[in-house]
Amino acid sequence: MTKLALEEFLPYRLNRLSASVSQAFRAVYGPHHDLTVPEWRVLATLGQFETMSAKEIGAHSAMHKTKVSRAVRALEERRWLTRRESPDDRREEILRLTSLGRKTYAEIIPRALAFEARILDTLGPDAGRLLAALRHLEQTFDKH
Amino acid sequence: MTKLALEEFLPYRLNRLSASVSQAFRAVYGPHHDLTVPEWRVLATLGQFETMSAKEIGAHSAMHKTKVSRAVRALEERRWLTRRESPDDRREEILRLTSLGRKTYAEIIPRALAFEARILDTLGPDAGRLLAALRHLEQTFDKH
DNA sequence: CGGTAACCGTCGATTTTGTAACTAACAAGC
DNA sequence: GCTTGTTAGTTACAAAATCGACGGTTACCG
Repeated sequence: MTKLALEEFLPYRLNRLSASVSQAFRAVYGPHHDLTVPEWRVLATLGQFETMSAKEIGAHSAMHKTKVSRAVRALEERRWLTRRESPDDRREEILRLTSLGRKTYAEIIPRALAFEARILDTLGPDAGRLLAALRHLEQTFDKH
Repeated sequence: MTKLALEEFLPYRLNRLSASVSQAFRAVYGPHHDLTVPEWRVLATLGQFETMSAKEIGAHSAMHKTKVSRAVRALEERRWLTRRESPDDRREEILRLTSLGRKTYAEIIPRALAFEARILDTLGPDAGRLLAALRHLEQTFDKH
């Protein structure tokens, strides 16, 4: 009978690794700023692009629109972002970090980059190959 | 101001990739057998090890014990597994697939292996390096 | 022994997430 | 202009994950 070693099975391993990396990364923004993952992603996306609509944030960060909607509201209530009606299309709202939000972003980013650098360091020369393989896989699966 | 390109950030990329691989893999066991992810994992673990307690399944497949408990009950109701009290320790139950459960397992496994092989094929010669890098990362993060 | 601590598995309650319906706004065809 | 179809974002509801506590059992240690 054919068997499968679950602990060596690629989908399972990716799932597990992604969860533990996320968990470890939480230490970077969790304790100091009390952010959820969706909130962190909205913050990171707006920090990177200055202004964006909720729709665009969802597309770029691969989040469902209700998740974006809730994260945006939470950040708004913390005064980390503001919304303003688009002059072109009054259905959409242009989001932008407040100075408070940018301050938080500026605090987290160096720590996030250090976190990533630490991981890639432990991989040593394999790091580049991992990134290349990731890119390859992303291409394969993003056709959906 | 320091910025971070979220779409190139390792934790985010792992998370995203893991989600789309899981999603694609769902096509292997979802439509034919209507399994949830926890149920699939319990099935796969029992298929691999013949008999196991719920606790052991949780440890091996990295699932919370309540998740295991409910998945086990669901599979039991489908007559895909049976439980029997351990003679050594009456707190724990020894789980085992029924012939019906093994039949399902036998149907899914070849498709799962083919799915994985297809992925590794598209990576070509980089496949081995990806697996090595994964192993390395797992080691780093499984210390928790 | 006897008592306390640790354990396995289950259950109920809370929180998070996804689905689907809805409002308000735009766009295209006639 | 009017009708029909599509879109951005919110809301209501359902499904799922997580957390805390419990009953019943075993292990530990005086």
